[in-house]
Amino acid sequence: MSIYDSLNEQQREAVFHTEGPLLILAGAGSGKTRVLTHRVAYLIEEMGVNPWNILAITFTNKAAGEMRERVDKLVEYGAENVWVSTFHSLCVRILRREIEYIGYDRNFTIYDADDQKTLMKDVCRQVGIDTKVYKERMLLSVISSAKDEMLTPDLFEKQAGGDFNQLKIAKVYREYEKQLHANNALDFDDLLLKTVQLFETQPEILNKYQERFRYIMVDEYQDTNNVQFRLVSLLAGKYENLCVVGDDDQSIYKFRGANIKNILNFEQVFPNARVIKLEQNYRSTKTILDAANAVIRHNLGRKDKTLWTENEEGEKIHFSQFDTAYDEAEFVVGDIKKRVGSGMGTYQDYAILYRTNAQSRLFEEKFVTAGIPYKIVGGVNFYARREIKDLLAYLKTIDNGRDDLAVRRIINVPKRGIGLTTINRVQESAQARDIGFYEALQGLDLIPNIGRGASKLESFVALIEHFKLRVEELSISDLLKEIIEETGYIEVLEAEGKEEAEARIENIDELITKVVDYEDSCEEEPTLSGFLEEVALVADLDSLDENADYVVLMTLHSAKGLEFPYVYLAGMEDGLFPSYMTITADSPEELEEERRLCYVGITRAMKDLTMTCAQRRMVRGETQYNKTSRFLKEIPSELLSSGQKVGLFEKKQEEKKENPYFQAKKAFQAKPFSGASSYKSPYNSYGAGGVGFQKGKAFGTPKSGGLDYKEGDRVRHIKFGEGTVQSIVEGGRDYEVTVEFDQVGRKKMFAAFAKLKKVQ
DNA sequence: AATGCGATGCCTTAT
DNA sequence: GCATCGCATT
Repeated sequence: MSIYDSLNEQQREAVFHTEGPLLILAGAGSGKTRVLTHRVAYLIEEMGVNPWNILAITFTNKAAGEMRERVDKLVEYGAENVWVSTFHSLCVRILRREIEYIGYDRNFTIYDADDQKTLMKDVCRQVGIDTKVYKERMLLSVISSAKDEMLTPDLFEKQAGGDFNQLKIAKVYREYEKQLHANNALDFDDLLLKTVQLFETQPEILNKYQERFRYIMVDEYQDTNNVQFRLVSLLAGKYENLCVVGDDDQSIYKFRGANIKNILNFEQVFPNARVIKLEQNYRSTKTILDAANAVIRHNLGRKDKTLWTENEEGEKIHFSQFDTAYDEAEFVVGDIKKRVGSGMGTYQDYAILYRTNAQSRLFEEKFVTAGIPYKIVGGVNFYARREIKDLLAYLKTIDNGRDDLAVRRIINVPKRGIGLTTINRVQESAQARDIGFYEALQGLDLIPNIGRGASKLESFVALIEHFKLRVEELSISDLLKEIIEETGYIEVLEAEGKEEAEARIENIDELITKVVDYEDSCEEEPTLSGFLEEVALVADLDSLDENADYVVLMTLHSAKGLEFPYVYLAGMEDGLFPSYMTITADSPEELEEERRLCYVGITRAMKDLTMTCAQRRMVRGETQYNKTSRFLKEIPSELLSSGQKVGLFEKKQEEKKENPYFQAKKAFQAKPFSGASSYKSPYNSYGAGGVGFQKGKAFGTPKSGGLDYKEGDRVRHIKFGEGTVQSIVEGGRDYEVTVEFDQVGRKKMFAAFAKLKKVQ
């Protein structure tokens, strides 16, 4: 009896085919992760491959983590030496070692979408381009595709020919690149592109990594773009032990450059490739699978395959149309409550999937009212919030003084009386001398006309220099706390006294917790660069916790790769899903991508699927009237149950305005389900300037040098709910408290920030 | 230099 | 519906 006996014939074939290129066409729910993990095990234990020589690439950190865990369980020893990583983190790891070969510093910063936009705004101003005519978003997306096609500004310009528009964009592209380089920064596309450029220009380095990664596996291969394809081809170029897994029917990222040809033409690119299809589905009921097959059948130009299952028939697919999106949300939330109440699973067995993030609002509101735990995945990334970005900008400035964007972000945050005129003068001077912004600040006397501003700038530089010295002595979390303390960041928020400020403070607490988590879980020596890098590459999805009991809400895109017993597909309306854009674009290809998205959605469900839609809903302040989605009509009616229209009339609109929840909550998501209404913070006493963190009192820990709870006590946290105190460790300037929360598990936090309250 | 106001424009989807 | 931006005010 071996671990491979539990696999079906095709799966086993895929596992045993270890040498040469292999394409696994794995339908939804056909056990591809099982195949991949078993394949790793087989390579190590049966083929004697050194774990060190195996590389597995996934798209999300979550998928990587899952695979790592499963491999660990399967393989007795050496599993930790297998590289399991996302494309982006793989590239960062390589670049951190080798990027000096192509003219960057090893402590480069990574720019996210926000940073890119800010930089682009700067670039446009400098090149003299009106951002109303050429939108930053548009420019960035053109540049992104240029990078995906591996076009340098020079090549891009050449390709533009005489086209006035293209030439202008080429100019922008050139300047954008110049500034990125000057800031020692890379954008997301660069991470991949620079790695490819590194390999293409440094054969000996390429060779090193080819030798290192003799066996390569790529998951979700249908979503790779051109650069990723190039990267994989380069790495696998020597040994060609490349195994890719994908499903052309689940290709849903064309909008960000995914090239479906990578999978459709795999056999042409690698002529001796072996192709194996996994068509048995282990996940869904017959009904669900039939519906999925019926929908996807409408797409042309797909690889021929039909998923089948031995699972039972199961329930019919539920469908209801409602008057308004309010009614829809109310029904879904009520239905989940009813079902869980009657013993159909627990909350974590339920997911609500939708096309756009904006749809989550209504559900959130209903969940809060119903007192049901929920979690919204996606939307505004935690690390994209203002307060978080501010503090990270401090860390970035300390870590990489060349990141002008970061320096300029914080130079007057919190307000220090440094105004735009002063900043511009510094900027001009820096530019004239071809040095960085921060560098210019260090030589203030060389800047003309800053008279009054000089002393303020001086103390800013002194502050940063002080932090730079402290990097050596302090842990990252202590450094962060010192930054908050010395800049008075929280004090300022506190002074605002608004509810919004309070939520921002909570987010800062959470940031500190995340730093501590990083320090604890880091495999190597924790470093500032390391933390910033991790932060730059985490998706919200990565924070999903299978052990917590909450309903999950997310977009269809985020749902790929996941499964839930009970699934609700909400907003099944023409104009929403498929989206208005794809309907009006009149391009069959885009519509097919939407259909694949629908296919992905349906196949997430294991036992039961409910589809809902509304006749009218508010979209951007306007009421929109929608017909039921064309995709719904592609499902044979014998698979559907009811289909009756349920409607509750107008009264709901009034409630909305009075609901206190609306005022309490603005942009913050993933709020406590356990205490949404008790937002009182013990911060009120705070306000006497310059209070340090070590003085716990100011932060709501009553007795100086003591806490009002001890190990074993039950406590309540504003965000995490109730839990039991596991341990209290006295750190240098604060207490480190570990709490086992009922809902979200074990968390380590600082007493000064956690504001834990004892419950009797 | 900071604040406050009205106009504007935008959201599909995300590493 | 909401955030962002430019402008005018103090």
